[in-house]
Amino acid sequence: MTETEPQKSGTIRDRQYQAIIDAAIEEFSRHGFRATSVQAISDRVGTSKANVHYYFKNKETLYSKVLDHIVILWNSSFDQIRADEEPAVALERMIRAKVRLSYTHASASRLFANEILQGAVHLGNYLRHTQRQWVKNKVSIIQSWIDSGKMDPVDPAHLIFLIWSSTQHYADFETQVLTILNRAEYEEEMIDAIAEFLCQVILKGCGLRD
Amino acid sequence: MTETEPQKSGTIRDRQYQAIIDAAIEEFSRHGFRATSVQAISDRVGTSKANVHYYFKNKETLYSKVLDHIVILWNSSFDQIRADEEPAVALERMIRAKVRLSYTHASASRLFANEILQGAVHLGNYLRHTQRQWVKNKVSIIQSWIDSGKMDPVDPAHLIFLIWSSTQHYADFETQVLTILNRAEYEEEMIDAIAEFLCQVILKGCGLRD
DNA sequence: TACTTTACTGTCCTATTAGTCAGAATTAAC
DNA sequence: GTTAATTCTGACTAATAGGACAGTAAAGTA
Repeated sequence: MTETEPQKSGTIRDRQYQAIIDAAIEEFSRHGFRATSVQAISDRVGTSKANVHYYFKNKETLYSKVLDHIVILWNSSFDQIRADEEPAVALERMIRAKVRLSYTHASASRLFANEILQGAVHLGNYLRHTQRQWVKNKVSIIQSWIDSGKMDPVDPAHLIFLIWSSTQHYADFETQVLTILNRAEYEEEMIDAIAEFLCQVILKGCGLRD
Repeated sequence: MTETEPQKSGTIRDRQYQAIIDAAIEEFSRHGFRATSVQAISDRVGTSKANVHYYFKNKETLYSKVLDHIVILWNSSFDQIRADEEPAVALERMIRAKVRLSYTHASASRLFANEILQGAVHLGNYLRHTQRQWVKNKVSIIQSWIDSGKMDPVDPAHLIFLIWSSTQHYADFETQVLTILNRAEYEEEMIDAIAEFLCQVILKGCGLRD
């Protein structure tokens, strides 16, 4: 399942650093910052607690690096939509990309959710600058589509929130979804069906399908 | 004698019991089970830690009672939709009720989210029985609307998840939403606008509006 | 080989935690 | 009033936490 192929080619430092980050994502994503112990992370890596402190000065630093890691992943995956595209095409690509991201990086999504839930104390700057700017940019593109009559007049910011929430839900609330549907885990076809469903309802809801 | 449900009799017991539950909701909702200290809860109430243990045997018991409390609130608020209603009317009522609930009981929503995020260890039974049954019931109602051609053929379970996720988002990700929109807190008009937006997109997305 | 740098560990220290308990303060009952 | 029950507290314990550090083991380099 986990295809994170530990690169044998990298230096010891590189490999261990990455192994600790990966383990930390898993632990932090399930328990949040405070409730995660450095011991649990080192156990997961298979090393000593002191060795984690050799790579990361303290728990706070490790957590910050993990968040950086996730933010970079997020930013590089967040599809760039352009005003000269057809809204149906651009939005569908955005929805499908986010559904896939929630599937392939569920732990990262949960960690992000955990951080926001707890007040986003470590992500305040990111939200206030990078993400606010990203949204502002997308809002103006969507608004231009509305102004040119290509789609229904819907609040662009809330449309973005709708896409975020509905897609992330399958990662963050995985336990609830799977339990209610009586499934052990997601399968490829189910992910495709979710993407298809969300595209259908959201696009039509914006006047982009019949 | 020790640690019982609040009886209708003792006023002191009732008041304190409720005060502890309320404080616990706030603390648990922000930090989750493990990272919340009994001390923090007693501080919030304005009493001693030992007194919290006088009312609740241990942290686990308190957390369970808090979850019971929230589940009861949830169940009593979950709108009952009926097959003989018009789908547009029933779904709109459901969306608006959930948006309001996320606004009036944001902490409870966040606590619930925290619990699911961390694997729903304390809510397994509730999800497996009560909530699965609730969804099953609603799914069959929605399916009957689809079969009689009253709405588009969309997956009923995913439609429920869509309504849940998009409405809860404003409580659970409050920090993110407010930061991006550069607002200090929600206002009534904004809540109305959110409900209006979600009704517009989701209902139209199901073929229930033009 | 000998030497240097990097990677790692066991042990110790201090702070915080959940939970216990004997008894004090308060309230209710008579 | 006196007594009994309830409510509450400070002091304690044992477990776990983050983190410091001296020193060991392994890798790299000459």
